[in-house]
Order: sequence, then structure tokens, then C-alpha cells
Amino acid sequence: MATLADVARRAGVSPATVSRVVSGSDRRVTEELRSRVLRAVEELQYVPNAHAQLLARADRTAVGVLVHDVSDPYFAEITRGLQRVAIEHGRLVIICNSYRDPERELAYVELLRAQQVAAIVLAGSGYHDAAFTKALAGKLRAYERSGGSVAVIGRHELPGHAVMPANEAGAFSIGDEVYRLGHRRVGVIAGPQVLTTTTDRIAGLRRAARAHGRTLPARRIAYGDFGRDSGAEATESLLAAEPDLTAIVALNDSMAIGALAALRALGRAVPGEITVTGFDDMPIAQDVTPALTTVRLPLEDMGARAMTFALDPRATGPRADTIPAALVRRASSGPPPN
Amino acid sequence: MATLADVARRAGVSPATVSRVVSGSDRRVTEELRSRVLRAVEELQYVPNAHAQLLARADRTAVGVLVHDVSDPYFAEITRGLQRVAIEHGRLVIICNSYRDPERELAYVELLRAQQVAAIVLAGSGYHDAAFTKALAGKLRAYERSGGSVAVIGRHELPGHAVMPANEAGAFSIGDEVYRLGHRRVGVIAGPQVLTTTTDRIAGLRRAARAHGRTLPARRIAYGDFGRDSGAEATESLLAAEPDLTAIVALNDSMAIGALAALRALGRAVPGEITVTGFDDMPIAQDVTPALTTVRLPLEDMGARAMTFALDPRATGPRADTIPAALVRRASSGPPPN
DNA sequence: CCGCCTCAGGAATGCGCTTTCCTCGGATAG
DNA sequence: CTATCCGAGGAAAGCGCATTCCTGAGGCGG
Repeated sequence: MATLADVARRAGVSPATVSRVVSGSDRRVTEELRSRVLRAVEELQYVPNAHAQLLARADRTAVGVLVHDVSDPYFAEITRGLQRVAIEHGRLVIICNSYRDPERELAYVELLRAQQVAAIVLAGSGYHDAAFTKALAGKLRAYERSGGSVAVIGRHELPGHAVMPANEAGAFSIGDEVYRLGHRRVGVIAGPQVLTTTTDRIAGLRRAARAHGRTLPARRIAYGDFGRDSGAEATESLLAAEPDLTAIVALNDSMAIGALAALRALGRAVPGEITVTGFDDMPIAQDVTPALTTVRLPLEDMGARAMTFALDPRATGPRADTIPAALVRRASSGPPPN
Repeated sequence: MATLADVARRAGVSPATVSRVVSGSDRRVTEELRSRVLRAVEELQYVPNAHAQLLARADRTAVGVLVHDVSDPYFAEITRGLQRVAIEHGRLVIICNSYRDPERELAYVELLRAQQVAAIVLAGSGYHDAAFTKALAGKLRAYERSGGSVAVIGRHELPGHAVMPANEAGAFSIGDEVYRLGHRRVGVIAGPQVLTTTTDRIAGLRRAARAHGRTLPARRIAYGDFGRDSGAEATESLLAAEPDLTAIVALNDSMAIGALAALRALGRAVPGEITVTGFDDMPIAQDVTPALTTVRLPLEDMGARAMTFALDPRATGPRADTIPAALVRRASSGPPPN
């Protein structure tokens, strides 16, 4: 790997001159020397060592993004928004996947700090785990004290700027819709129980139930991992225990799609015999059959906002946005059969 | 930001000792000093500067991944495989999105080199652009000469290890299937014309046509951007020009899903009146209605292979794998109406 | 014609860390 | 009791670059 010194030697100038030419300093360099340097750079295919540069001038330019899994459409959308804003600011984005492992999440925050990123954006649900949350919050605060900026999406328990999807309210609106349609026996297929997203959404559902004079018994909640296949499994187990459910409320679209598949395999008509609803309104929600009734979260926009917060230099105290969730009625919901 | 020197001062030891404790050197340090150092690290929330470490010990640990767009399911799947292997090797992955902009692709390769990554994996179609290809190949070769390892997925024109999906053969098999079903008027909705993936797949289709004594006229090919919406648009324009097409062959699943949506809006039954096929077999292909007949590419596995190649230390010459594509018959295809 | 100012180029320092090399005290052997 | 060895801790060099400071040459005014 060619170094700046190599270039200097080849061009017959001092390292200082090469540095000035290569990294566009405002110091003037004669055209003669400049072209000699440029030629040497070309011949050597020289690329400055970013780490050395960073060490020497200490300007933090990269930003870190920590999500559960980019290949999950939910995070893919958020990441798209995150990236767009980062690119507009000329920032390099380092994406890390925790795969919902708290340990790994902690490790990645350290790693991102070590990489001297200017900002860290944490996207994805928090955990019901006080010790872990405290440890993570501590690390994040230390990072902030050292000049870093942090933004979180959907995690109220952490320091930094926050973009909060209205999980509880969104779940309320979909629960309200289902009860209003006349459903009485409603099953819920949920994500991991340790995630705050899961419990927040269930809380919204419970509030809707109460508003309609009903309750949501624990036996009608099946927990999965937010994945499509676990949605199918959860649906099967719920139906095995209570075949006469008239609605399945999924806590995200992937699980709802799994539910649709399970129901199709079982030969149960949707929404004729049973209603299915999702959450998030991923792009694919409108292309499955029947098209999913769900709650829309502007995922890309949420990502963009979070990155905007994180990159905002004049951050006077932590900012917070609550993102409203809008009910989207499509073909997968209807009144219960009589 | 606390530095190693700060820790040394606080613990009352030399920087060398701190370094030995913190980065787990094999040099022995007395328990007494070790615990003092650890305490200081804790109190100061010290995290070593990764750039300084990298500069000092020059071991490259991160790897770079350059894709068109992680939020595209195609790349999301590939990336998942890439990441899995990278994690197994204890590597940090830096993901960059070129958004199909050749300029940006070039810039990111430089950036990745500057970051001193141990390997660069390029995933996604190549371009029909000789000047660009030459420039990119040159940069990649320079990177290889300086000790970097490169692997590409689906880009024959570049140096390095290669994982090649059987685009031509896969397209042949789906074309063969469609002609075998008896279709005579077949429309194709394709990705950008400048991408080799597009032309390779069309070539396979053409070969299938020839094998059945048919041809694939240019007017029956509509180009889009591989996105869902452009699939819908392409379908509409194809059908507007030739309403009596009996099959739409999409060059990827996203466009096929768009076609399905357009056809539904047009009230044309699939596959009763018109057959639709996809390509890639993304997870969602089985959940749309009707389930997509498509060609299966083991995307995650391809990613895993590419990363394995890239990280293989004993790389004796470039390795190459061709990934077979398997026809998957589902509900969206059938014989043409008589 | 001389002194001063301007400006381009180079020498040198430091960023935060690892690692080699040196030092010094204690332990061991003679 | 002294010579030698061993091992733990510290001093210092160096990784590749940016940047400050210094130097020397040319241009200007007096």
C-alpha cells in the first residue's frame, strides 16, 4: 500500500506538499509541483489512509447505525431514510446488525465509539431488561459526554434524540377497528415478549378492548419472533386452542403475512371467516391477497428524521418526535361471520 | 474522549502497561496493576481509538460490502449471508449503497480502500459501460496488489473471486417453461438496459425462444428499474400496445409483483387469462396471490460464499462459483387461454 | 541599492496506540 | 556472598497523515 511518503519521494517533493495537494488544503502549491504530485498519485494508485487522516485531524465524519437486521423490511425502510440524509450530509454510514442480541448491541456501541463515529443511531425496539438497559444507557451517555451525538428510533428508555412511533396509539386504532367491526373473539400474534415494541402494542390493544367493554386474555396472545414463519406458527397454535376466533391481530406485517399463509393452508377464508390485520404497512402489505388492513408507519421518514436529529449541530437538548400511526383499511378485515 | 494516556495517568502506570491490559497482549502484568488499570478504564469509560490501533498495528479487520441498495430484498438476502460469515470470522462489516450510480460505486471503492478494509465484496449487476468498467477494474486490481481481497457477486467483468448466478440458464429455464406451456405472445418486463443482469437474462429468454422456434421481438420488451412500481408500469405499456399477450415474464420478482398488481387493476385473471413469472424467488414470492412461478436463486447462500472467498487467506488464484438457478412452479403460470 | 514583506516549500511535531528495547529489582545458582 | 538470569514495568520509536512553524527566495518601496 503506497503511502504519502512514497508519493512525495516519487514526485520529488516533501510530504507536506503532497498532503496539501491531495487533501485539498487552502495553502497554495505551484502548478508545476501540483501536477507532479498528481501524476505520482495516479501512477502509485495512492489512496490516503483514512485512519491516519482521522488520527491527524480528528474530524469525525462517519456515522454508525445499529439495527436489529437490515434485511428485515422494517429496518430496510428505516435504513433507507437514514442513508438518504447521511448522504446529503456527505457522511459515510456504518451499518451494524445486532440480530436482537443485547450483548452484541453493547459490543457494537463500543465498536462504533472506537471507530470515532460522529453519531450513533439506534433503531429498533428496546428490551425489558433493566440491567442491560442501564449498561447501554451508560455507554451512550459516556459517548455523548465525549462529544458524540445519539438518536434512537422507538426506544424511549435511552438518552439522545428520539423518534417514537406511536405504537400504543396505533395498536389502539387497529384494535378499535376490529372491535368496532363486531369481533368478540380476537387472537393476537405478537413479537418477542422482551421487546418494548411488543408490549407497547399489546397495551394499545388492551386499551381498545377496554373501550369496547372487552378484555384481551393472555391465552389469546401467541408470541413469535416478528418473522413471517413464526406468524404462521402462532396462528396455527392459536387456532388449535380456540378454533372459533374471528380475528387475528398481528403485531407486524410479516407475521400477518404468515397468518394469511397459515389460514390459506387451513382453508379459512379471509376476511369471510376470519379477519387478519398487520402493523407497519410495509410496501408488500398491499400486494398480498387479500391486501392487508394495517397501521401505517412512515418508516423511511422516521429514519430520515432520526438522522437529521443526529447530525444537527445546534442540538440544544434532546429533541423528540412522536410519529403518528394511521389506520389503513384494506381487504383483509371485515365483520365476523354470523 | 479519554485516551490511553489519561488512563495511565489515573492508574499511575505507564501507557505501555495500559495498552497491554486493555488490548489483551500476551505480556504478563501483575494482578495489582491490572486491576488498577481496569478500574481507571471503568471510571473513565475508556474505549481505545480504533483508528490509532489500526494505524499502530496495521491489521485489517473490517470488510467492505458494496451493493446497489440494502433495502432491496434481493440485496437484503445477499447481505444477510455476507454478514453471517463475516460475523463468524469476527469481522466488522461496512455496508455501502451505490444506488446504481457508477460514480458513487467508484467513490465507495476508494473510500473502502481508505478505510483499510481487508476485503471488498461487490454485489449486484455490472454495467454496460466500458470506460467505467475499466476504471473500476483498475482500482480493484490496485487494491488487490496492495494486499486486499475482492469478491464479486454477479459481475463477470471484474477481478477477484466470483460468485455467478446462472442468469442466462435460469432465464432459459423459465422461458422454456413458458413456451412449453404453449404461450406464443410473450412480453418481457426487464430491468435497466445498461445492467448485465438484464441482458444476460434476456439472452437466456431468447435462447429458449429459439429452441421453440420462436423469436423475442424488441417491441415486446419493456425496460424498468427492477422496482415494483416500474413493473406495473411496464406491464401497462406492454398491454396497451399488445393487448393479446398471454404471458408476462418479469426479470425479477419485484417487477412481477408489480405486474400482478397492474393485472388485478385491469381485471385480467392470472393465470387464467395471462401468465406471470418472476425471477430470484424472494421470500415474498410465495405469499402473493397467485404465488409466483419463478426461478430460485439461493441469495443468502451466494452472499455467504462470496464472503467466504473474500476472507479465505489461502487464496491461490481467483476462485469462481456458478450458482445454478432452479425453476419453481407455483400458481401464477399456466397454459394460455384458447 | 538595501531592507522588509510576502509567499511557497520543507522540517518537525503530534494525533493515540502498539511494540520493541531497555532497565532494574529480585530470585537463583555457584 | 556474589554473579547471572529472569521477568515485569517503563521509555521510546514508529504507524501515516495534517499542520504549524521556519526558511529562503523573490518582489516591493524607499
